[in-house]
Amino acid sequence: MPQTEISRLSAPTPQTASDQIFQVLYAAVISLELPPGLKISENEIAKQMNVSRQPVRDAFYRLSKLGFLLVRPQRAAQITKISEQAVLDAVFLRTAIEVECLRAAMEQITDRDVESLRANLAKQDMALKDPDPAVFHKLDESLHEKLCAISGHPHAWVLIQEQKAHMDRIRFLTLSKERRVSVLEEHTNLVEAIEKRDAGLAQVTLRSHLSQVRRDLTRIQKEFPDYFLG
Amino acid sequence: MPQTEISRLSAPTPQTASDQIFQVLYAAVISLELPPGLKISENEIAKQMNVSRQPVRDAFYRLSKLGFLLVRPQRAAQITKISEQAVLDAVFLRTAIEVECLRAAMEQITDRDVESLRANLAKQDMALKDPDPAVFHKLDESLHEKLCAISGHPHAWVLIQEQKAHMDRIRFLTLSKERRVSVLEEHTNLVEAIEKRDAGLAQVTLRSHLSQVRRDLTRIQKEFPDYFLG
DNA sequence: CGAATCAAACTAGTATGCAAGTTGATAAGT
DNA sequence: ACTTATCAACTTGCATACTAGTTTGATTCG
Repeated sequence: MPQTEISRLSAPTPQTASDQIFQVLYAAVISLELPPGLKISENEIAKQMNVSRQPVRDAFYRLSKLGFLLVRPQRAAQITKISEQAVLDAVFLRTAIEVECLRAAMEQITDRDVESLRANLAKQDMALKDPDPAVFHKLDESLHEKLCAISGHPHAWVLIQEQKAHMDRIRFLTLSKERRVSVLEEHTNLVEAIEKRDAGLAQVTLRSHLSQVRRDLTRIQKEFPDYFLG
Repeated sequence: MPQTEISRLSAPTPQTASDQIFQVLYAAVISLELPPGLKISENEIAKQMNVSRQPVRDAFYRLSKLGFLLVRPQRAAQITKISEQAVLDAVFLRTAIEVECLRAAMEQITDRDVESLRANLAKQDMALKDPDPAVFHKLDESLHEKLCAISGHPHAWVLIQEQKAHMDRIRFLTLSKERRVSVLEEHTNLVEAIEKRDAGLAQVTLRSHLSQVRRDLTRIQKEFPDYFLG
């Protein structure tokens, strides 16, 4: 998930130290390895990563602009607590973008595209048996990305990913086999609606799928109150 | 237009030198005062602004992440040329978000809200007489922002603004009294559809309004080829 | 024993210097 | 005249030092 920012315009530029640090920190925040509320300092990370403060500072800045790190002058930077509002906002925006992609996709989707979606579903079914949840997750992402590609708006995936990131910390708290099974079910329903060329049904199914996080949110918020704002 | 980035989570933090430089540069890029393709260096700006390279460097970095500055190691930073694709992408994304806001707004809009939209239109009509185009532009933005607020998703405005920025350089090349008149017309049609509680018509009207940039794009691209990529 | 005080240890913002690489003009060679 | 080689003047990435402000915890006073 490194390319979360709007770098589609910038030509291939070498991987800087700042980039690497950003990626490491980003992954750590999303996976809750760095728990919400934790205070970290540029110096501290710099020592751990064996670089100077400068590239760490750059990475901190990027994280702060994504909303995952609160950095204020002369104060320790702090992993942002999960904001219920921010999650709901992310769901709304992701839905807005992805529904529009679906809408565009339905107007031009080919049998070949549907086949490709079905192939992904088959892989997801296989992945259910894999003990590593990441395998399924990758395919999950891939399906949604494929939808953007089919719509002719692959760039939309960048923004969707950005919003998705705000939902991911919740997802990491709801990891379970049962959840993956029901996600696959929802994916299957979506692809079937698309296959039937039923744009209305497809849209309703997609909206419902993306709204699932909302239902999780309340439960998780009670279960891990320390991770949340307020 | 300073708050273009995702800083909704960060608490009120003092204005740093880096912030100020960013704002100045951002405005200059959007208004084409710094034309696409121009090469600028950290040192150069630092001298002009009478600060060290560090805050300039931070500002450069922010601009690059927004897609307005191409910065590569050991090479002069360059104001990005306008990419036709990037503009089309921005139109698509802005439309996606704003249509979803409209959709949500139509489900709960009150007479008072409509009144507030109408009041804005009246001000726009007055602003047509103002020699300064910025007055009209402010009200234009305000109308769209109000729509987000009514929908209960004020945060969406942040993302819309971000996408809008990619369309603004085009807008600055199409500034004219006639254009403002027709924009007001489109705004009026939109508000009237909303007032009639005709969600379908309102959506079509909004889509058409936002698509206007597409029509300008081809013309402008021929008129100012130097500003464009390729 | 609790509350106020103050200093030491932190924090990030900024300034500056060096290193590594690009660029463009000039000079040399054909 | 044209190509090629060279080199000086740039560029940004990173390291380090310094500044100003916050935090924290021990100490002192009530």
